[in-house]
Amino acid sequence: MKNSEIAEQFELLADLLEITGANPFRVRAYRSAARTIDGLASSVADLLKSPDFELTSLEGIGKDLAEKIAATVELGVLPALAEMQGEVPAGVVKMLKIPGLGPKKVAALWKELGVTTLEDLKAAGENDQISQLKGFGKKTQQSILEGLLQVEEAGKRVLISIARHAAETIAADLLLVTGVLAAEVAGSCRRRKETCGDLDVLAIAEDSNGAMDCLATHPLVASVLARGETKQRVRLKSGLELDLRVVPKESFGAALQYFTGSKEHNVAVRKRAVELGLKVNEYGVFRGEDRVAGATEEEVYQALGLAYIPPEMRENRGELEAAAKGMLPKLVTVADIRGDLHMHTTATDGVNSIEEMALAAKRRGLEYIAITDHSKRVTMANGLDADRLRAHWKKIEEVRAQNLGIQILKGIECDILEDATLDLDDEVLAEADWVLAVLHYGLKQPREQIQKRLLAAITNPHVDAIGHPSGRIVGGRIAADIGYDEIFQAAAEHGVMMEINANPSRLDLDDIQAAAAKRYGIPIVINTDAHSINGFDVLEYGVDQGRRAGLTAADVANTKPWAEFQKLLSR
DNA sequence: GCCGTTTTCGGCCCGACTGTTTTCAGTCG
Repeated sequence: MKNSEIAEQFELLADLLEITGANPFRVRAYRSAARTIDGLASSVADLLKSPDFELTSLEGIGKDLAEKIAATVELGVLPALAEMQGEVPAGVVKMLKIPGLGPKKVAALWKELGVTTLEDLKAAGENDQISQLKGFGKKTQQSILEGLLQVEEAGKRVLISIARHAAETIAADLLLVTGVLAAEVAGSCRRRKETCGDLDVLAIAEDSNGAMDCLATHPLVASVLARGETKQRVRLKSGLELDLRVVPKESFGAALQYFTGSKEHNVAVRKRAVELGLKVNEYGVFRGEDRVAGATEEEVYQALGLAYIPPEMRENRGELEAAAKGMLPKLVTVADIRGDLHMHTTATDGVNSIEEMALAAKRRGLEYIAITDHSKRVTMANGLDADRLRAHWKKIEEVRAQNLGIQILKGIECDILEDATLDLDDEVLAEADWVLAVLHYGLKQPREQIQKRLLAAITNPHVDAIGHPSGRIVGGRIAADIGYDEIFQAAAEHGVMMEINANPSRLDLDDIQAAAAKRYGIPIVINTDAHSINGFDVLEYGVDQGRRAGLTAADVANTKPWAEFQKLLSR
């Protein structure tokens, strides 16, 4: 059973408890447990097999939750959940997805109107029954009916690449408004999460009207959902929602900190403040009535005795403790990257030649690249067999001979076949400078077979790295079921690197897995998988994912100068 | 349900906005 599946059950139970009016702190405990489990690098099912592992050693998990988690793993279902599901109809839980409907209102609709499905809810709204309920009115009824339409579209998060473009465009346009002194993207987008559910932008202005009018009439905006003195919420034409918050200069740092989140990080920050006799809100850090910090994020953290925590690390995964001890890692940056070890050319499904790719990479300041076209299994992409590959490598040698001022490795993106053999023979792979082994097919195989395949690649003496290890497509194809501990263990032993594929649809390894790989001491390569000269653009997303994982330049193999990277190859 | 140098009870982060109220509950982030 996967951690995400366990977490889902605890989240669902929390919803059910909330609707039935349980103690909110108890509900929070279930939600926090769900998050903790979801954030673990190793599977709980595996951890429980180890005799010296105690679930209660995890933050926020006590005796009761530990037992419930163990029971869930053992039985495949959380017993308390099954019980509660008998009490609350599934349709009632679905109503929580409608914006503006929380547990209290949902309970009222269910208990007082007998609404148990979204269809019932629609009918009740159309028959004007909802507005009759205490605490509801015409507007709430209308917003529920509109919300129902959205729910069909809901649950859709957008890729970071799309989110950033929209948020940064709007922030740049706000900056042009007279009286707006600053405009910054905040929220999950600033934390560089791989997907964003909504956007947050923060602006400095004494008077919020100019900025809010600009946003209300912005070409990307479809409608204004709410507008107050300091806060405005709009829906973009793309369907994404965006919050704008306008604050005075002296509060900007505090507001940026608050608005960047994550929610869990902020809860931990405020808890720490309380322990220090301080109070943190979006206006500043206060001791009693006195504001002691607020203009910059740096001083907010400083006031709490913390080093500045980069946005990418703000997930309450230990960053506060590290910041308190001055032990935060110096995160890798795009400027640190000196090589790119995954790209394609016209030989398979790329659109540019070897020479064009090499020159484009050089223009971007890279010292070395590996050309890694597909192997023959990927017929769709015109994958290379041994003969074509050797001919392709010969062309690479010819381009090398032109001395373009960049090192070009003869590489291959070699498929790991469903039967745990490699798509090309060892004698061919032996001639390569760089072998990136990947899963493309049979991703739904059981974990045992997936592991067998990955281990076959890792133990092959010619394989240098595993590319996009899980094969997932964000918001699309589900990840292969990998037991990361075994795979990382083997990779560490055999000196095989792990890729963070920078394509925003992949970002694979993800942040949690990359952090785990680092703990195993595995060199990580951040590659673009470019299929054209513009394909190098995605590098920043891969680096951001690495930063979320807490990677430093030393953790990333392709930050090394060519001479040093070369040594890694001749291991 | 968790947690503990105010420790086994009684706390648990904080504020804006909306709609329904007429002083506030609910929802959201």
